[in-house]
Order: sequence, then structure tokens, then C-alpha cells
Amino acid sequence: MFIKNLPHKTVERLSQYRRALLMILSKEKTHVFSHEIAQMLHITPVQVRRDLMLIGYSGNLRKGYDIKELIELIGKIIDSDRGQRVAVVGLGNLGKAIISYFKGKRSKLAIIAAFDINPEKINRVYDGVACYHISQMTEIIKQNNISIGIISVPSEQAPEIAETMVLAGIKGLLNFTPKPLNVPPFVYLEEYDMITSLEKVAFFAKKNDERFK
Amino acid sequence: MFIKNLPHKTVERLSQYRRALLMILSKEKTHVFSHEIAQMLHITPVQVRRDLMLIGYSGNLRKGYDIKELIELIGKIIDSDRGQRVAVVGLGNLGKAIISYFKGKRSKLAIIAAFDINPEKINRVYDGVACYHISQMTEIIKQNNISIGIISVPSEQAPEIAETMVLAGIKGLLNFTPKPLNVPPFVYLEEYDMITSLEKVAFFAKKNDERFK
DNA sequence: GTGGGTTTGTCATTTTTGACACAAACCCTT
DNA sequence: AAGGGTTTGTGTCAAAAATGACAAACCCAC
Repeated sequence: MFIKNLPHKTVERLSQYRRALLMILSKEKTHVFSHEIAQMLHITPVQVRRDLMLIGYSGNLRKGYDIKELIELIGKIIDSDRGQRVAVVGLGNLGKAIISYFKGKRSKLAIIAAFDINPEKINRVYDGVACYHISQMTEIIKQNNISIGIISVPSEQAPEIAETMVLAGIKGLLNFTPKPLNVPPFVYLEEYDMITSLEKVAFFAKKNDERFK
Repeated sequence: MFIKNLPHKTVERLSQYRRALLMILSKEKTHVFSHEIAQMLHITPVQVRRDLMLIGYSGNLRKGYDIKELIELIGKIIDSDRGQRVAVVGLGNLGKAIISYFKGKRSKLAIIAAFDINPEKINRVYDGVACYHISQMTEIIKQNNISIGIISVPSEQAPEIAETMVLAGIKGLLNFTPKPLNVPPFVYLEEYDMITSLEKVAFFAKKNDERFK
């Protein structure tokens, strides 16, 4: 299903809505109000309703939104029909953390390979994901039609890894290193920077502290 | 140093500028142009200049910006004068990854304690950070004046940890679990969600792919 | 049924963020 | 010393995102 020009931020929130909904689905509830979703994500109910409007979902006026239906609709919009395959490069602490985060999550995104250069890790399986040597990367990406790459290697190696993956045909990259990367325009790149997040928290924590003092 | 109402996004970028500048500082260069910074972060030169204007820094018209000066100025603005202390709760793969990310980074942010419940980890030191049992958390946070908390425990435990930390006097929280948290308004909370990032990459990678096909 | 209390859907507005355009400053070359 | 090529600094505009406001739909209680 396609909706033209879905705003960037809305895509992010849809993903968050879905995970929040999956969490409350286990309970006996079948419906949820916009203000309940809003409260979980610290946003306003209007924002939730507007996002849902954009994807064309209508709630029940008195009962709210059908949780199951909504989860499925969000899936139809943000997931790819045939699923997308993901590879993690760099099986240090971070790489392992990412893999275990995904474990058990039913999703159209499947991590199906990991790469490293440490001989002790090669040919072993971590949380259901097989680890190969980086030299096999191009081959395995092509064979398995992997379209998404996660980079969690030491930062010096990031540019080289990125280039190899792009040449192998990857379509999207998530970069966990602080090293800025350059990729062609047909590859979507997201820089995910823990340090910046932490510094931001520190800045606003400090500011908040002064304000409430 | 205080600048009133520095935009949210500018704060994020300042942190990124600083890290990009630190990377090129090692080389022989002493000055940098706005378009060079822009290229590294995939933004426009105007944006860089605008941000620097907001913090009142003037570059040299012909040589660009003095790297060293700029790094220091950014520090004066986003860092706290006396530094801020950070604790990591949950010393699994993710917790360890965070700590090693920080190792060697000179910064006003210092991770000075970790907490876990696994007896094997208690009273050991990881990358220079001592690990304590969670039951000691309140005590140690207060004693050491820790103001920032990073939550990297399994998601079910996140709300309880957050509450304890808030009561212990924490001022900012960075939450790596998908569990939405609730904190009082005087605590700054940032949710850092790996899954959402990955789903976003997947969505736009898919979209890009269709566009360029 | 009829009125009151909720909640949705959406238009209109504000706020935030980013981009354009261009003058002024500057150095280098000649 | 004069002209050309860069780069900065900033007023202005455009786009994106968030918010406010409110009518319409609906259920429940009575």
C-alpha cells in the first residue's frame, strides 16, 4: 500500500505506534483512544489522529481505534510486501545487542547475516544469526538479496564497509559509527549517533535543572 | 555560556559539528569552511553558518572557521561548566557498547558507574567503569552527584529503574528500551529507539528503490 | 427519544526548521 | 592598486511539523 509523501516524522511515529500497540495487545483490550497512544509516546492526541488520518484509518467514534486492525494497517504501509533482509557488519557488543534486540520480534525485517573479521566469531551462530568473514560480504549480500545494512564496526573501517555494501547492491544503511559516510543518492542513509543523543540529554537536563531551580 | 532558546536541532548539530571537527583536527588543518563541515554531515553550508551565527561565532572570511576555537566554543555552550556525571544501568551487550564508545573520548560527560543484577558483573570494572548492584543505585547516584542515566536493561524493568533514578535525583534520562517511560517534567527524557530507526531506513530504502528503478 | 458527555476527523493557524539570495569582507593575482 | 573569485553573515522566504479549535458522530443514562 502506498501513500504519497508520507512525512518523515509520521513514518517514525507509525513505527512507534505499532510497537506501543503490540505491547498493549497482550492485555484484554481490543480498542484504544488517541489520547492513550499519545500518552505513551509523550505527544498530543491531535498528532496521533492526524497521523492516522494521513494513512486513511478511521477509528470507532465511541470505542477508539481497533488495535489489531491498526497494527496490520501500519504494517501494510511501512513494511515491504515481500519483507526486507538485513545484515549486521561488526559483531562487537553493539552488533550483538542489535541482534538480540531483534530476536523474537516478528517483523518483515529479518537479520539474516552478520559479518566480522575476528576468526573466533566466523562460522558461529549468534541468536540465530550466522556470522561470516567480511571478505564474503559481497557474495552473501547478493546471494541472499539483502537490502539493508547495519554498520557497527570501529569507526575507521566504516567508510570502506559502506562502499562495499553499496557496490553489493544494498539499498539502505544504518550507521552506528560517528564517522560520516558518503553514499549515492539511491541509497538511504541514516546516521544513528549515540553520543549526540547523550549530549543532547545532558544539555537539556542542565537547562531544565536551571529552569526548575 | 548561555544562549537563549537555542533550537533543538541546532543543539544536535552542534554536537555533531564538534565531533566532526575533532576528527579532522588531528590532521594538519587549522581552519575549515562551512561547506566542508556541511559535506561531512550531509547538510547545506547555509545551515552550518546559521547555526554558528546563533552561537555568535564568527569565522575568518578567507580561511573559514578556526577549528580549535570552534570546538572550544561549542563546548562552552553545550557542556556544563562543572561536567556532568553519567550512570549506565544494565550491563548487557548494549551497556558495554555504550561504555566502550565513550572510552577515550575526552568530554565533560563522564560515565562513572554501571549497575546490573548479575552477580558475576558486580564489583568488576569494565573499560574503567565500576559495576555495582542495582540495590545500591540510589546511594551511589546521590553520593557521586550523578545527573544523567542511561537505561539499557530488558524493557520490562525499565519503568522501575527510571522511577528509582528519578527519585534519586537524576536530571536526564536516555532510554534505550522500547518501553515508553513516564517522568516528571523536570527530568529530560530522550527515547532512543533502534527498531524505529531501522524501520525508517527500511521504509525509505524501499521508497528510494522504487523511485530510482 | 432527548440531552450530556466523549471522541473522532479535519480545517486553519502557528511555530519550527531549512533554503535562497545577496551584500560585504577579504585575499590573491596581476 | 584594481579586479576577480571565494566565503561569510544575514534578511527574507518557503517548507515542514505541530498545535488549536470545533463540528459531527456516537453512546449512555434517564
